Amino acid sequence: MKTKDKIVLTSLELFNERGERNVSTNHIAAHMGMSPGNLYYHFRNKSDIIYEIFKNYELMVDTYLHVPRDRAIHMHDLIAYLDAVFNGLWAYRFLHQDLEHLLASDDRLQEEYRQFTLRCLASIQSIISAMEDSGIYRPMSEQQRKSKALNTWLIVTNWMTYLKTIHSNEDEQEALTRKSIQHGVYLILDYVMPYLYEDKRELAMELQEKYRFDGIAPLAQEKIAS
Amino acid sequence: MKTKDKIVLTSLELFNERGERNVSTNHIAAHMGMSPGNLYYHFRNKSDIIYEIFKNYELMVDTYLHVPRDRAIHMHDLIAYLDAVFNGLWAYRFLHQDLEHLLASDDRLQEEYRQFTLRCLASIQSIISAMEDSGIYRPMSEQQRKSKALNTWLIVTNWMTYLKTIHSNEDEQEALTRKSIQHGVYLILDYVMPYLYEDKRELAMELQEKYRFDGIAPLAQEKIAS
DNA sequence: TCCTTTTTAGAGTATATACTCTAAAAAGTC
DNA sequence: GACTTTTTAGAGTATATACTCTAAAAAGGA
Repeated sequence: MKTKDKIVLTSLELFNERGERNVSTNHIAAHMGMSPGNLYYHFRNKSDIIYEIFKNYELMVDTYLHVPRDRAIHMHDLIAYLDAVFNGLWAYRFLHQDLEHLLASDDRLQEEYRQFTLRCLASIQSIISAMEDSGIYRPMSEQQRKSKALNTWLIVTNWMTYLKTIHSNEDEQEALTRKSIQHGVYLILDYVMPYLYEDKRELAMELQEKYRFDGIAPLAQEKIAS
Repeated sequence: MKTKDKIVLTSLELFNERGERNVSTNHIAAHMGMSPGNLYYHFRNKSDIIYEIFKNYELMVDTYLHVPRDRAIHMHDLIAYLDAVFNGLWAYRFLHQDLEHLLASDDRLQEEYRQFTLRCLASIQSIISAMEDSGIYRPMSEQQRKSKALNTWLIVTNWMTYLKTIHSNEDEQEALTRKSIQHGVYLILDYVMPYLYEDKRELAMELQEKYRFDGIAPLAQEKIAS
């Protein structure tokens, strides 16, 4: 793997772990056992590293956030979207920690993130539309679709942040999140429920149950379930 | 007014304007025409200033987020809550910009913010409950109320952040926000709509219309309206 | 092998930040 | 008016950060 890509990967890892603010370019270099000079040979500045990470993130999201072309959309697709989105958010969680600052210090990122958001909102609206067409969602107005897309976006992009503010740092991070990320899916399904046709609700609620996470220890929960 | 309070106010102002990360204690002192030494006579460190600001915020929210005791709750109460909440978020908007970092650097704040959140979620649940009792919301399960409260919280606390990421900095801040904050109310009303009894929907939609903001220039919008 | 280009190390720099220390001024008290 | 306490100024410090510069090593090509 190229050094440049390694820098991007290491930076992402450190940013996620400690927060972008607490990770200096010197840290990144040290962590890779390389000199700062070398790092700056590959990237003009810290912002450029972040920009590169964003482009990866953007590419990932743009890849999976599409309505299937060759077949009707299904409830399971919704779950698949949500799973993918939440995992993506987790994998790039530092991005949303202080997005405003990142955007403020890089005009290019600011504009491209803006476009990215608008594109995502449009995609969500298309997905809603497709769900209407396939008889899962009840029909709604353009304006309602817009609001639904935006509300969904707000819930989704804030879920990770919420978790990190509410859970004391004692909880081991990895154990905490893998499970509790799932609850995000649960919440969105709850949000979506009233817009489903009655005959789809039962399936939806069944699927939803699998994603509930009450914050009790995962093991205990599994015991109860079995 | 006491110097200590003035420091808190000035800090809040600067934090909101430029972001906490970009405002040093030296900046605050300079902006007040006082020496850094003096500032540190009143506060042991920057975290303590932030903590003090948080306590003000907390007090404010705790004051207005209550179910009325002497009468039944009304649709208009919901609007009043939302108005208050969004204005509060605007007035302390720096707090949510990089909350995670603020919490990570102050254990006391971390724990108290956690408690604050849980208290708010409980309050929202109480409000939902009261709305059920007064025949506005349809009855729902405890679990559903929980999800609704959490989703509402996620939308509300992320709305300001969203606005700041999507609007290019060209838009003048003040004009932008006063109007677009309102759209947050619109969104929550959209979220809430399906849970209302049919006979309340018309009123709700009427109220909601007043809060719509499409992002077109406020003046143009007012022209169309008149 | 000689030459060119790419990659690397590592020392160094300018600047900012959070915070300290000492002594003087101001305010309050009797 | 003597005193004690509170508030203030302002110079200073240790540390970190983003980033630069030069020269050497490594890689690649003919």
